[in-house]
Amino acid sequence: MKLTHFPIRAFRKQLLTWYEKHKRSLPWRESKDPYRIWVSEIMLQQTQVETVKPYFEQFMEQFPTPEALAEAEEDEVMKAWEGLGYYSRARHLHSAVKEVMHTYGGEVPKDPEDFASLKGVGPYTKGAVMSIAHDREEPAVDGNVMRVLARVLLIEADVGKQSTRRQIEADVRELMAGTPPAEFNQALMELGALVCTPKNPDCPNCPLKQMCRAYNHEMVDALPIKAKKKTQKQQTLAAAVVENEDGDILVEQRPKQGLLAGLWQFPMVEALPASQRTALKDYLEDVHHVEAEPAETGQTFAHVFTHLIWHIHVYRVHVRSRTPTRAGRWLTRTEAAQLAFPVSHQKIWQQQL
DNA sequence: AATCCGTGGGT
DNA sequence: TACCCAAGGAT
Repeated sequence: MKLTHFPIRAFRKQLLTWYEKHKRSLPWRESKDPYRIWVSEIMLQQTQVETVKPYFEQFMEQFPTPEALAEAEEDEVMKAWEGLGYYSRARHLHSAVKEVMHTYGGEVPKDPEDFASLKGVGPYTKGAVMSIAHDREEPAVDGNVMRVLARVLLIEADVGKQSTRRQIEADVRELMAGTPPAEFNQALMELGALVCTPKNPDCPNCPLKQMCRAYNHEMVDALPIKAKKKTQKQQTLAAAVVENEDGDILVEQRPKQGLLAGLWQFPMVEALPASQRTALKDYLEDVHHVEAEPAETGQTFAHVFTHLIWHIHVYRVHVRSRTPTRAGRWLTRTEAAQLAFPVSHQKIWQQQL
């Protein structure tokens, strides 16, 4: 469906003029280095600008070039990502940069399809990096863009569906034709972030209000349309803070795939409160060869994920020395500082140690 | 297509 | 408080 009866030229002019005047100064806007743009776009996935800023600054200092990141150990990369969430982003970025080093000679590909073939690069990131770093005329449709266009074009389809995103990509292609791609895409996102916000949009000061179909039909608050999310599953877990006489702490690494992939944690099992002490004792014996009696601390922590809620009960275990462990590792505090932990475990660490 | 994957901020 | 939602991608 092509855009009909819509003032495309006025849209372009209003949007770009507004952006020139109102665009924010952001760390990843200081250069057009494709690597910097790429890292920023991965960090910005489902993550707010203010949250990303300090992580981006530190990450670029630690891994200033594709070479530096490619040569880093995975533990270092995960540690730099600690607290940002969606950890497969870091693992995929690390893998993709290695791919760039040995397949593309260290140059971030300029061809959109080549770039999109890299791990962790989907339709949005492809368009964002290709347009911002290489001035390619590619749409970059994120949540902001879908919201802005759902309103301006009065799109009533569920923006959670892939078909809707593809339709909006087609609309963006038509709207951006002949404009500077880097400016156009960022302008659309910036407008969504600063003016056309999810709640309380600032329509009176919007450069697109004359042509905004939702504004003119008083439907701004009703758009975009999104299907409701289902409620989160709840789980109760028991975590063991196992300490020996030297003050060393036992930790274990989570699987490389799935939830909190590859992060380190206190030995932990899923069990109902009534059976936790026994379950934990058996787990420590079977997996870590630690024989001791877990003691309740009475402390509990909630760890809220998008789709899951953990209720973690904390137990203390004291042992004489480091015993051999199949799946875990004994750490001093200095060693622990080198490894990445989930946020819930950082809290346990602060309370218990 | 629907679900899984983190965490923090805003209302 | 209890949602919503954020510069999404993989499976």
